[in-house]
Amino acid sequence: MEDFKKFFDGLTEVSDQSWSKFTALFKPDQLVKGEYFISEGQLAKNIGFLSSGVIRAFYRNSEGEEYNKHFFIGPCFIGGYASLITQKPNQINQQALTSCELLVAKYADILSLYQEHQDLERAGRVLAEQFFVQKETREIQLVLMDADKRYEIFREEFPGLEQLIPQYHIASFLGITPTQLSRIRKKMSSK
Amino acid sequence: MEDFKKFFDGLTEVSDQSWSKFTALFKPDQLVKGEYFISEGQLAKNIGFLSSGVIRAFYRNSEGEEYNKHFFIGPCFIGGYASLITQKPNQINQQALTSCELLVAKYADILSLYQEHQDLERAGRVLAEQFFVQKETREIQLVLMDADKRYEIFREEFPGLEQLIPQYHIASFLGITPTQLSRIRKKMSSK
DNA sequence: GTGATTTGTTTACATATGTAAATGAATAGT
DNA sequence: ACTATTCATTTACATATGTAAACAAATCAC
Repeated sequence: MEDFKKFFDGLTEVSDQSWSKFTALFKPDQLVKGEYFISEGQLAKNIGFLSSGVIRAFYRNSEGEEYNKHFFIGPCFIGGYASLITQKPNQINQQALTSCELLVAKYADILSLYQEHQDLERAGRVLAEQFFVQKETREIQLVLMDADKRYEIFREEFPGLEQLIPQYHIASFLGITPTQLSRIRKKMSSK
Repeated sequence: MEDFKKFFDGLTEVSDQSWSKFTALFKPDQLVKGEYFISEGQLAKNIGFLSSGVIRAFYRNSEGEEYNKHFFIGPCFIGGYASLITQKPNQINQQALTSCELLVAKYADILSLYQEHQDLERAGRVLAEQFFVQKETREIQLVLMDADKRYEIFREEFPGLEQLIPQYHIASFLGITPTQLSRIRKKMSSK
């Protein structure tokens, strides 16, 4: 809970009263390795705060092949944000790669808190803006850089994660096959 | 200005008083074909509402090659949103592909209006959320679909635009070369 | 500890797409 | 109207990356 407060304070200032009402909405929860927080096709209802553990977010194409698009490493928020906003089914899955500690709240409850507390609504705005910036950063990487470079950045952005999860998840995140990642690794280690 | 109001009402409800304060911040402006609204390396200061015209948003890689990432077709907001949020220089350029009619406001002025008017802050939150969803939609297209499919979607999403701008801008948006786009077009027309 | 499963690497091959250059068509400028 | 540019298509070729399969290494289950 201290991590939660610290993370939140990084967004914007919130009064003690708002904060206590806000945190009251969150209940502790766990995920075991392999368990899903959200699944495609379902309507997202909850937002989660990941205290510890690793979660992968991924899409599936029409052939059922999976494409990782993000790794969440606590502390951070998780959830089917696009689905929460649009009230359309998730297109994305979020699955625990390790056991995870969470705090979970109903998004609808948070929305109604926004009505009474402008400082929370501001936090919500700032959070949405941060998500936007994250996405743009990722977009730039996908469009402008080749897989070698993206691999380099992945290792900086998620230090240690490489040791924690299978290579093929990383390859998928980079948009290449495990074969190709292996080639890249070989090339990089030989210089 | 009526388009502006209509577009804004689509986001969330705003009181007349908030609306008149908000619109007072916007001044009319024009761009001629080829002119830039924002350029990479510069700090974004303004947000624009594009009433009419077409603007392309693009990145440049280290070799100076350009990659289109979006076409704005009024009515919609434009601007270096990530730079406005982070106060870091733009990584993106936005350039008029046709002559454009705009309304332009200082983003800082809008931020301070947020303080006094929660309904405007809410509109800001909703707008940020919409931008996020747009980006996620685009991300899914980039990751999950091949260029053929993206071309198809481009034609649905921006009807008529194909006739208005050079092919190489479209190819760049699709993440392929004009050569490859030409091959795709040939393939599609032959069935 | 031993066998079974999962994961990573390598090979050979196929294929999609980029590059460069030539040609043709369309557009713009004077 | 004529010329010069810009733009789109096509060709030939190079290359990066995917696919499939075999193998090796690591990890897990019992």
